[in-house]
Amino acid sequence: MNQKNEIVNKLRTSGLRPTKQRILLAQNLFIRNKTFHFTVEKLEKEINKNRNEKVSLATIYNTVEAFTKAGYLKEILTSKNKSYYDTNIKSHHHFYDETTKELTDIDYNQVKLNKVPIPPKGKKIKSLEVVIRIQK
Amino acid sequence: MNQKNEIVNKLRTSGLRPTKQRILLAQNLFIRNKTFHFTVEKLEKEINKNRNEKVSLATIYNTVEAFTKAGYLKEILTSKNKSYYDTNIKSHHHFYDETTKELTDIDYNQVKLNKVPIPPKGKKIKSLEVVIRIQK
DNA sequence: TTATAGTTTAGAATAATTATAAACTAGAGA
DNA sequence: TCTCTAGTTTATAATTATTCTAAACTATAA
Repeated sequence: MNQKNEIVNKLRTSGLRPTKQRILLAQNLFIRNKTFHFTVEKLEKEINKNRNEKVSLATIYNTVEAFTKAGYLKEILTSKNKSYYDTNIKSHHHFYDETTKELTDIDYNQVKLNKVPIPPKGKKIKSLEVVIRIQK
Repeated sequence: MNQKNEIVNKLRTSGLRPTKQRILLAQNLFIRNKTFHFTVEKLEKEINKNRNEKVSLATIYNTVEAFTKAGYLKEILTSKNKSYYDTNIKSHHHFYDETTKELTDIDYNQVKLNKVPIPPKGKKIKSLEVVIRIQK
C-alpha cells in the first residue's frame, strides 16, 4: 500500500493522474531489481498475460510516452525501426549483440572518456551514450 | 568513364551485378566530398528529382540493403522508427540535435576513450559508437 | 454530488518497410 | 552474335509499428 502511494505521488508530481492503468504500468516498470529493456509490444504482452481486463495497446503507447516525457523511461538508440525503452534512466551505455540482437547495459564507470568534442555554437550536451556492437 | 569502371568493379567484387540502377545509386552515394546522412525516402527524392525514368522505391530499398551488407553504407543508431544511413563507414561518432533532429558527424579523433569494457565471453567488439545528444 | 477536463478504448488511418510475382536484363556459354 | 537463365527491377499488395479519432469512462475540484 505504501509502495502504491509512492507511485501515486510520483505520477502526481509529473502532472499525471494516477489512473488504474498508469499505476499498474508504473508498478510493473519501476519496481524491479534489474533494468528492463522493452518494446511496447513486449510490455503489452507482459502486462496483459494473466489478466482478463486488458489494458489497451493505445494506453500502453500513451503511458510509455508520458513516462518517457516525465523522465522515468529512456529511449534507446538502435538501428531498428521500432522503439526500445530502458527503465535505467541513469547515464549508461549498451552492448548491442548483432547476432542475437539483444541489448545489455554497461555500467557507467566501465567506460571512460578523456576527450569529448565541443558542441556546436548555441548548443549544450544533454547526454552521451556509447553503443558497442559485438558479435561472435 | 574510369570512375564508372571503378564502381562496376566495386559492385562485382561484392557479387552485385552492375545494373543501371545500382551504378546510378553508387555514383550518387559514393562520389561525394562530404558524408551523406539519409533515409530511403530522402535518397529516392534526390535520385528521381531530374529524371523521367524513375528508379522504383523497392529497388532503392533493395540496393541500400545490399550496399549496407557489402559494407559500403552504415546504419546509424537513432531513437526514431525509420532507418538512417551514413556514407561514412569509418568508425566515427555523431551529434544528435534533439531540437532540429539532425545528425552531424564527429571526427573520430575528437573523441577519446581510455576505458572500454571487456565484451561478454565468446564475443568480440565489432565497433563502438558515441552519440552525443545536444539541445539549445 | 456533480460537472468537467483528463484518460482510456476500439478501431481507423498513416508511415515505413517487406513480400510477391511478373517483366526485364547482364552475362555465360553455344 | 544469339540464346538461355539466374539475378534484378518493378508496381502493387501485405505487413508492422505507431498515431489518430471520437465516444465512453473516471479522477477530482468545487
